[in-house]
Amino acid sequence: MGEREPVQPARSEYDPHAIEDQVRERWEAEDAIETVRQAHADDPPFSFVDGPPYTSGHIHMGTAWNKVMKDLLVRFRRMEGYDVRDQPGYDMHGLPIEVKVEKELGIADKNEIEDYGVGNFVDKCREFSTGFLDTMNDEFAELGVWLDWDDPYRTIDDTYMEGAWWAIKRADEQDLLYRDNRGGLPWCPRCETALAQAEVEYDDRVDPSIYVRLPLVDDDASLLVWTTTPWTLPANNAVAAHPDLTYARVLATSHAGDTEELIIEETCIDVLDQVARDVTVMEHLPGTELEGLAYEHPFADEVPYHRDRRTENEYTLVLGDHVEADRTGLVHTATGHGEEDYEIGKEKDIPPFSPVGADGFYTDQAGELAGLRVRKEAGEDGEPPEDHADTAVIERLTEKGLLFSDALTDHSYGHCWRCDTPILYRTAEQWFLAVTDRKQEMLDEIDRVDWTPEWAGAGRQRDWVENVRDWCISRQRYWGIPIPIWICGTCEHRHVVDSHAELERRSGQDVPDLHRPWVDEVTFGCTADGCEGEMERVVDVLDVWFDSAVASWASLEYPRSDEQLDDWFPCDLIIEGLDQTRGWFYSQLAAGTVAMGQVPYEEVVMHGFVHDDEGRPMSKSLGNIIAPEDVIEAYGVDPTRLSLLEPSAPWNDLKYGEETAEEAQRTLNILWNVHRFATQYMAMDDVVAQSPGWDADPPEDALDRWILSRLTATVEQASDELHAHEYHEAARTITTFVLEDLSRWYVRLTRDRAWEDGEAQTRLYDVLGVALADVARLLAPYTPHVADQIWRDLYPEADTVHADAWPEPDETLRDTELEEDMQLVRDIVEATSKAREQEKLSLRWPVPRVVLAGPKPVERACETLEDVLADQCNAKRVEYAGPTWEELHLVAEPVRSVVGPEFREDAPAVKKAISEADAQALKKRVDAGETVEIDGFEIPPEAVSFTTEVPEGILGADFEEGSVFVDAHLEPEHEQEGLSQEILRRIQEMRKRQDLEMEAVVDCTIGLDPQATVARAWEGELEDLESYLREAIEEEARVNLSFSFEGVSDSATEWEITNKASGDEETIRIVLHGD
RNA sequence: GGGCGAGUAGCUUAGCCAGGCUGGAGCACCCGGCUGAUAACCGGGAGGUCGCCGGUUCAAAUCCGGUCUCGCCCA
Repeated sequence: MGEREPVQPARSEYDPHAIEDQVRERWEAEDAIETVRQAHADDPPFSFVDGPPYTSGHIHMGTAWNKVMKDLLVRFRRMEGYDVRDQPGYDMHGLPIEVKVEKELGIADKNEIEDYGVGNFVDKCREFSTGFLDTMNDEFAELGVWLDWDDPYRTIDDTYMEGAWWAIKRADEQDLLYRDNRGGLPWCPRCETALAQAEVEYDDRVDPSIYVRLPLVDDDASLLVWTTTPWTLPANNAVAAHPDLTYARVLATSHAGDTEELIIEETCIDVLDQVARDVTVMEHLPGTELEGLAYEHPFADEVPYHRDRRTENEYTLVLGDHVEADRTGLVHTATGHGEEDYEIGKEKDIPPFSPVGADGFYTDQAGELAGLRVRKEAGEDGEPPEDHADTAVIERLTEKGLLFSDALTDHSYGHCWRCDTPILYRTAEQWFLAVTDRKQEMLDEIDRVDWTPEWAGAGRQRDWVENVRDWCISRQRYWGIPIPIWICGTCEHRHVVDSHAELERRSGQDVPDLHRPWVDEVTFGCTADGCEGEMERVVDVLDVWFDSAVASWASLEYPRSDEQLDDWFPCDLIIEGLDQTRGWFYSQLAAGTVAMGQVPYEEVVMHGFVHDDEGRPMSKSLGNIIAPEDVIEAYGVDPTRLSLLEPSAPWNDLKYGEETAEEAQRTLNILWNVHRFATQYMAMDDVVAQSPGWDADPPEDALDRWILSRLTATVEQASDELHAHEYHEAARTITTFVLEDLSRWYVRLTRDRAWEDGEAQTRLYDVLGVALADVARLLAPYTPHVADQIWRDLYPEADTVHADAWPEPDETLRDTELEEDMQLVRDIVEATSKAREQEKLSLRWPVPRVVLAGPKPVERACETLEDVLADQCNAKRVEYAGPTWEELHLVAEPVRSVVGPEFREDAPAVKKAISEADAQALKKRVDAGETVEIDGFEIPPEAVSFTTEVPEGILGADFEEGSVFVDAHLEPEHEQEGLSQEILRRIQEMRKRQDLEMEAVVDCTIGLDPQATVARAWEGELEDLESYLREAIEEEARVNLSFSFEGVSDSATEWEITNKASGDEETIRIVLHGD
């Protein structure tokens, strides 16, 4: 800090927008971000990596929450003294963007893209994603998020894409890269590409539910199978049963009236009740006995493929552990159309068969059925459409008498994550990473990572990886990182290229752009020994999940340059939503394990989703979306941020309504009022604020010591909570300090000191300054604008608060005993106002004494903080009476349930006797367990109970640890003081209404009726009254008083005042002669 | 159907892992107060089957089993 400047008065009210605009202008003018970076340039590195959002739309509440948490951590870690990596990132390739661009261009399928020109299409995609990058940059910056918006990592840059190429190369080197003609791949027939499991989303929909009879060869019985995808039946090539289940041969009559002999799992026979009648069990068979039974293919006539049997197990019953006793316990199997089907086919040597093309129509292989539509469109639901293969299949099955039952069912079914088209499973040649080979290593790596909450790792992430399957990394699309695999047309040798440079070197040509279609044209001579062939690139692009998977090194431009890797890899922390268990947490784990031999992050914070105030996901269809910009516009950025961070734990879902921001704004408003109060007076006195942190001995005054102790505790606790990623708890800790301790107690009790010149005032300024400075530092990560403004008002010459250090708790300032005492005092003061309320005896009226009863700690609090107590209770004296107060009247009461049965007709007399007895004496004997004789009655101890009665004129109330008694016997001196306070308060009210300058001294005339009670309070001695009021009021209200007993001008304001001592109402007229 | 989480006042939530005094707050509501921080603020009151059922225990919001609802993920 340079020359120290005096405190600036804060603006008079908390106007978030005005403050935020002002702060931002200053940030820009002085390049505050750079100042902050420089301040920590030599600190130890803290490597944070931003999980890149897709550049396919505007930010929403969820992404806003995500970035605000990240910003919180980045700012906090910096203040703690780290050189924090603050590069944001964007995920800019992939289907999400392709689909949007297709929509923009009015393109419906891949053919139209080819017609439009792949180069043109890719250019449009690039334009689209860079456009949204700019938009999102602005929107994030609008939230006050300080990441390096000028230099985000972009997955579309050469240096970045090389990071992915290199990872594929590393996989190849370890024999983890393979190509497979796999059945049962999730496939989007609209996008015409394979999808990863992670790209399939599930939703409820209505589909056919049919039971089909497959007649056995050389047996009268049929296997009964069930399916919701009739269109897969022409591809059927086996039926599966479980070896350990028991099956039954039954006779059943369908609703159509056909009686059939069926084979079905025995516990599934109930299912037949819904689709058949007259079910008779003929025989039980273990699953193993069914093995090898051959059946007649239902579509052998239509599909020529099925006329020959290629392997022994085709068209027979096979045994598999994946079968469940569900539906019929026999599973229709098409090895080309389902993942489990494919697996069992591989095991039993049944080749995958899939007569379905990339576009979701039957191919010529489907014979008579060729050309029929297999795919359904997004939203198509219920009864299969006329032109759909399901309709044709059901028709033909009916004709053949094989359809046993036909209905619809509601079930969850996968669809494409981007275009909502229901997926289908088909066979296609794809590239895979054999990550299952590395499963154990990945599980071990999960254990090394520090997960918040713990179950994010030990529960969810572990579960996901336990079920991991090889990663299908190829996509038949355009806008993505091209797969860096080149294959020789002659010898089929493959070569993985790991950099732009290698490609240019091998091909001997300039490669202007690594994207399709330009890279597709690049060929080079075969790298296999002795082969003269030419190598061409595999036409696919990489799964876009692979793009972000490599972020931890690709964003460092590794391996093209290894300058940054040492400092920043692996990264220390990532913070993402709970959906990333299957997404970025996993993809980084897999890619990192393969390419780097380790998980690329050390610590993970997993956060929830933002839901609406009813706990439902925000969505367009529900119409319940709250846009961050709208909340910001209504309440400001700081309240918006606080409303995201304070209400609930990061790992829980956040129920968000706009009131949340309103509440946050109110909190900040109170903070601002404290700040305004402090700086206003400090500025008036040209005070130069003390440097942050209390560097002297603890102050003498108990209140000062107390607030510094509370401040220290707050710093400690908030720091611990932030380290534990309990952002909500830390926020509450800080705001509670501001509201409860600083505003509602410290300022309330010390306000008067601002008017006193001298030591007390100086100390108030010092303490307030230190407290506010630390609050500014604590809130800086949460509400960066208002925190900085508070800081700058205190230290006009200083750098931004964000360049300053996180406060360090000073243990010598901690005094827990004092904190406990003060808590008691606060409880007592609250109880006192509760007691006063009984008689509407307002706090302005002093009382002669307040008596406290309670255990020892109450006595201690009463002693150490007597002044505070007396002041806040407005009592002339505060007494501690011990555990109980002896002035209370003890009253003996008969216990009716005992006295009644015991004394019968004498009961009324006994009750009377007990009530009128000397309670004190009686209690002693009853406590001793004695039977007492009164008026000739032998009264057992259990017949008597005791209560206390507060004496006349005393107001009692309880607090947690004891009781408080307010003595409301007002003497003339109290009356006089109370009345002058009433008058004083009216004058102040008038000053305010007339908008007088705070320090202006004005004339004031008070009109009194000489016979009125106000005058009588001074026993008619008007001179005493005058001099008393002058003393009590003139200085404090800054007026020159004069009195009139003959009435005052018509401009006088009339006030009704209640004399609490006499109970009389009085009218007082006051004139303030302001200019 | 499976895994992980959540369910506490009208709303948002603390407490649950290490069971124990009348289950704490904030918002909204009702009543009152304060008044040079002031279109703020403070106090009091009312409001709870701790999702539901069962078990363990002297004692359960807390531990155990089951169940329902919601979210995420998987099938």
